[in-house]
Amino acid sequence: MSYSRHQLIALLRKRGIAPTHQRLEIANVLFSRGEHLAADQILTLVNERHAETSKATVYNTLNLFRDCGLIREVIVDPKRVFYDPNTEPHHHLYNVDTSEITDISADDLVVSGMPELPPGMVTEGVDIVVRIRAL
Amino acid sequence: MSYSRHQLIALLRKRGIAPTHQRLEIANVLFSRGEHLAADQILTLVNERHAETSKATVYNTLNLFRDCGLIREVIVDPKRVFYDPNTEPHHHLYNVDTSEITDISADDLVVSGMPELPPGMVTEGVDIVVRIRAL
DNA sequence: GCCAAAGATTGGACTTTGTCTAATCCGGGC
DNA sequence: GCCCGGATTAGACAAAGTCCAATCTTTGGC
Ligand SMILES: [Mn+2]
Ligand SMILES: [Mn+2]
Ligand SMILES: [Zn+2]
Ligand SMILES: [Zn+2]
Repeated sequence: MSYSRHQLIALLRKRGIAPTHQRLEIANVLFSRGEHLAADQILTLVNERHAETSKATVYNTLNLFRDCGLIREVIVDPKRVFYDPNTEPHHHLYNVDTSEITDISADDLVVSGMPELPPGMVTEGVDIVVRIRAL
Repeated sequence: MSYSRHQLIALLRKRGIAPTHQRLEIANVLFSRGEHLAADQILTLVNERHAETSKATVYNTLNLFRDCGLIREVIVDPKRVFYDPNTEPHHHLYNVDTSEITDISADDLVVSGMPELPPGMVTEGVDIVVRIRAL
């Protein structure tokens, strides 16, 4: 689950992303933890030891990683976007009390009866969110 | 699809909501149109003829309606919450280009292989979003 | 119908998440 | 070592939503 510096560099290079110090820090937080994190959590984590990455860079980098297909967004909380280092098709369990997100394998959860799309439209993805809470 | 004034009053009364003028206007926009609308669209629609409802009231009212189970939120767009007058279990087709939302009947779309929940947790709902785009 | 109490509405300040910009910084290639 | 294009940055800005204290409406008891 932990990535070495040059594994991270390889990950970025593979997508044509120049591996700067800040980008590597952000990639490390995302990939080594393997969690679903919001931008402000990433900002905090990346500056934990010693501040060196700005808010603007965190947002720039997350948008870049997303556009390059390195990570994906998870839209479950109206207050903030979560970023997911797992880009394989899969679904989510969302704890509405704690805002914790857990993966559900796409093999386990199967949807049937997909409607036919209006002509000229293509499916970009199917997201299933199981909202759970205590009690 | 259009609701009379006293049908709307009955809808609110059934949930214990006092039917004020502003609440009836907002309920009318939601239920008579039967669309998925964001708060600012509702604010515009409700003040189309003659301004009489404030932003604060629109938000207060949508939160109240949601808490009373009269409407539900649809979380698909990181920029804004959409409000859905249909509280029956159902799913959504989301056009990522236009932000248009269309219903998919829960009878058509079926999920199997729901994971067992962590002990002490209950499912609050299962939301499926099919993201589509042109081309 | 009238009146007070309870509840609803309001403008505007405030918060939060995210974007934009123009200035500076940096590092890989020569 | 220098250069230059790309990356980073502080801080201004924008949009969605919340909060507050003052004011206005609704409502139920008479
Ligand atoms: Mn560091
Ligand atoms: Mn009116
Ligand atoms: Zn995930
Ligand atoms: Zn719907």
